[in-house]
Amino acid sequence: MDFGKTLFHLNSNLGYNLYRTYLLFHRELIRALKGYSVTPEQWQVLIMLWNHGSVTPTEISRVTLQDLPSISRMIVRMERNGWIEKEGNEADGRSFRVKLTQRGVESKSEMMMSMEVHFAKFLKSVPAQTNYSIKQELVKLRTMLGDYTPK
Amino acid sequence: MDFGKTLFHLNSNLGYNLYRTYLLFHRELIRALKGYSVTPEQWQVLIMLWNHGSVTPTEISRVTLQDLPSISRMIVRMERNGWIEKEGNEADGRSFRVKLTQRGVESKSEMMMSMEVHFAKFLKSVPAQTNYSIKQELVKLRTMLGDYTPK
DNA sequence: TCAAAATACTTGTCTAGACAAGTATTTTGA
DNA sequence: TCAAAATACTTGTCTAGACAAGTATTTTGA
Repeated sequence: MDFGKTLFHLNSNLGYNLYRTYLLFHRELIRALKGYSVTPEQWQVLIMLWNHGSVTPTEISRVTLQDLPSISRMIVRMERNGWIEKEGNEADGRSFRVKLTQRGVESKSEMMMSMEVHFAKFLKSVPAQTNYSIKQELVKLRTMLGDYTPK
Repeated sequence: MDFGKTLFHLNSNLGYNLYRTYLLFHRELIRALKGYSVTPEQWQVLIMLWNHGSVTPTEISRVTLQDLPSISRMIVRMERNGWIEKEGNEADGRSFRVKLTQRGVESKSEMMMSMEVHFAKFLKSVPAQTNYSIKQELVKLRTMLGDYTPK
C-alpha cells in the first residue's frame, strides 16, 4: 500500500512535513551528542549558560519554549549529571540561578567544536539560499500559528 | 538579557527554527484534538485506518517514523480508549492487524470536519506560495539529513 | 498597609519517544 | 531440510513534554 499518499495526502501536508523534518534533525542532534550524556534539550541550556553565565528556570523556559515543570525536572537531571549547580537568587526568593559546574565550563570548547564538525557534514551541503528561505518561511508560518505556549 | 540572540545565534539557527515551528504546530494539534481523547500521534493512525481499513504495527511505524516499541504501546492505549481493536494476521503469525472499532469508524466524518475547521483558521492565512515553498525547502533539507530512523 | 492576585517553582500523572534486550515466527541459504 | 539469520512485536528504563494542582514569595492596588 502506498501510505505516503494518505493522511490528507501525507506527503504534501504541511504539518507532517514539519514533523518529519524536525524528527530527523532532532535525531541527528541525539547522535551528535551521544557520549556526552546531554540531550538536545539540555544542549540548549548549556549554550545559554556558556553565553550568559547563569540563568533562572523561567529564562530557560522562555528560550526552550517549555513549561516550568519540564524545566524543573531537566535541571534536576543536569545537576545529577554534574553539568550545573544551583545558587541563590538574591533578587527573588521564589527563584534560583543555575550555573555551570567546573566540568560544565571546561567542556565548552570541545563540545562546541565536536558539534560544529558533526553538523558541518549536513549543513555545508544545504545551499545558503535553502537555509535562508526555509527560515523565512518558518517565521511566516509561526506568525500565522501565533505564539501559543502552554502555561 | 536578550536570549534570542544566543544559542549559535538562536533566531537564525535552522534547527531551532524547525523546533519552534514544529512545537507550535504540534500544540495546535493537541488543542484541536482536545475533547476526543486522541493525541496528534494517534490522529495519524486514525487517518491511516480511515483510508486503509486495517494496518499492521510495522506499517504504522513506517508512516509515523517511530520505532515499534512506541507503536506497540500506542496501540495498547488506543485500544484501551476504544478506538481500535486487534485482529489476527493470517499472513504472518508474528504480527496482527489493527482495525477501527465501530466508534472509530463512526467518528470519522465529525472529527475530519472539526479538524478542518480548526486548521482553516490558521492555514487559510498562509499564502499558497508560502505553504508550497516551505514544503519544498523541508524536502531539500531532509535529503541532506538523510532518512535516519532509529531501529 | 495588607489582603488578594500574580509569579516562580515543584509534584503528580499520563503520553511520546529513544534505545537495549527479550520472545516468537518466518525466511534464507548451505 | 534445517540451523542460522532476519523479522515482528514486547518489555524495561529513562528523558521530554502536557497539564492539573500545590507551595512559597513577591507585587498590586484599594
